[in-house]
Amino acid sequence: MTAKTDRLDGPAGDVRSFAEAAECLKTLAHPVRLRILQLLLSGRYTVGEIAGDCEIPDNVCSEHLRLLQRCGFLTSEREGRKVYYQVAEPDLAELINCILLHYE
Amino acid sequence: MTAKTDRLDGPAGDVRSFAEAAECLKTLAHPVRLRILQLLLSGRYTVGEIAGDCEIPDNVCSEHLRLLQRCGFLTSEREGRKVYYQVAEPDLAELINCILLHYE
DNA sequence: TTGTCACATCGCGACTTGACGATATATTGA
DNA sequence: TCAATATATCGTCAAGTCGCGATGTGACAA
Repeated sequence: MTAKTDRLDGPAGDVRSFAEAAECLKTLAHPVRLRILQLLLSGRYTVGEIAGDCEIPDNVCSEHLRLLQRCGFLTSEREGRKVYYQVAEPDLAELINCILLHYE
Repeated sequence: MTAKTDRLDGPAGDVRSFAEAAECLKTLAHPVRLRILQLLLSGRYTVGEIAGDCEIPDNVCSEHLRLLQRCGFLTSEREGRKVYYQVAEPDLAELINCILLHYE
């Protein structure tokens, strides 16, 4: 067949998008990170609050948050000693629910 | 698993679902496998056809198909020497499009 | 300043993943 | 039976991921 770049045969984007989509899916593909996103879809929380909810150490939580932020899912704001994380894209709710609805 | 199992606090499934969802997302999180799924959403194809489309060796393709089948995304049927793969769950189209729409 | 809280980063080891070449299996035709 | 085709599996290894403890940084209060 032909080179990947001349094909635009899907209803949902061309082949160049697969690498980027896979990159973000790899970030989503972790039970703790899914839980973090679900929690943050209900409001903004500090690292400590999120770590407590997920029952993991703060530094591990901080690392997960960094990965999620790197993909553009989250933003953070420091307030005094605390750092609040929140969902960056409102569209994310749709995607997360779309995923979790299949595995309840 | 852990003590997490007593929480049922999300609108899209409880905590027990996260591990399973993450497992399947890990399988989705690969550019070639996303391409394979998009292709198979348009019909059924043999291993050789899929490998040609994705520009990968047959054995590598076969391995990707095995992983996708293991997650329940695909089924296969042998016809003579060839093995045809197809999408197992029609709902998958919704999920794949939901994902790719964000990265076009 | 000193200590403490809240968070981030680093380095390490255990583990998993992905691609490859080689080999194995299944089917068909000569 | 033998060879060819189509697919699957195996062993290996480089590369990546995960969680941990230790350390670093920034903010506030005594």
